[in-house]
Amino acid sequence: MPELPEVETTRRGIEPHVLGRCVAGLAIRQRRLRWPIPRALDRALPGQIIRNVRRRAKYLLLDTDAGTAILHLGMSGSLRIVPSAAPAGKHDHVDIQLDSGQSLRLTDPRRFGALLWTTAPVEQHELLVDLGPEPLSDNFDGAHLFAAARNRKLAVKQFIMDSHIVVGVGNIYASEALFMAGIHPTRPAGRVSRERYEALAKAIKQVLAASIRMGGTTLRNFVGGDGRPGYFKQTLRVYDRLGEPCRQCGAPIRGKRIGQRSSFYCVNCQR
DNA sequence: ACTGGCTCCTGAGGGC
DNA sequence: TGCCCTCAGGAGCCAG
Repeated sequence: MPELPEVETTRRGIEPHVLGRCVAGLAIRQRRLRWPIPRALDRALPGQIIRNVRRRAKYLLLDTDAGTAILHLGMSGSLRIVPSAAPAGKHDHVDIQLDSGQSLRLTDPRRFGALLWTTAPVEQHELLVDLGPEPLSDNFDGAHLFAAARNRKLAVKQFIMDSHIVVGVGNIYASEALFMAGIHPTRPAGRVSRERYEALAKAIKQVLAASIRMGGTTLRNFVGGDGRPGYFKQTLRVYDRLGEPCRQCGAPIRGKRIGQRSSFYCVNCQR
């Protein structure tokens, strides 16, 4: 499942093939993703030069002079560079054909992803305008979390997964970061101290940065289709380790559904 | 203003 | 071997 590190790895992977290239055409085989791909994209994108390949939260942004294409990989989406003549598989919904003879191909079996188009400054797009800070930026720290958590009663795990608070903390990394910070996932967000939010912010940065560093491995397996990156197998502390011994204290890792999401934690190490 | 629940979709995995 | 059922999951949306 593409979390922020996978999206960033995808961005870095496609950038050299896409940046500065002209869009020669589009092949849209399935328009119905999370939202229908707008017809405006078909009209506007061909002929445009890709000026930037950016990421905001888990959105990939392709800037052109005419507007910006907004891509989201949902939970099963992937982007690859393929020869434009490569035959399309069942879930290869979109090819953005480039003047290099290659195409940027969007594959997404579950179709939770999106491909949108905006002519306004993309930061003002309704999907982006209310997003919280990037977790790896200096705008994100413990003070920010602490301030945002005042009077909030929901579980701290759901709190840090809310993209209005901080972007890019998906289900796996939320469990991992809370373990690293020693915070129990169901603790009300407003009942976590400033000091512990400092530790949590550091843990979030640490786990995301480490994952980006191993992004190559993650992406290969991810694209390979098993959805279980090699990186995770090596280094996951609690996620998907139900009943296995805590790496810190040996107690069996517990599992619980929090806000319709599977969550994992150690009762000894997290309070 | 918050919060919890629903929704989209399909492949994987379990039970028999 | 194969069929059927259930479930996961990002994140917008809506009702209470």
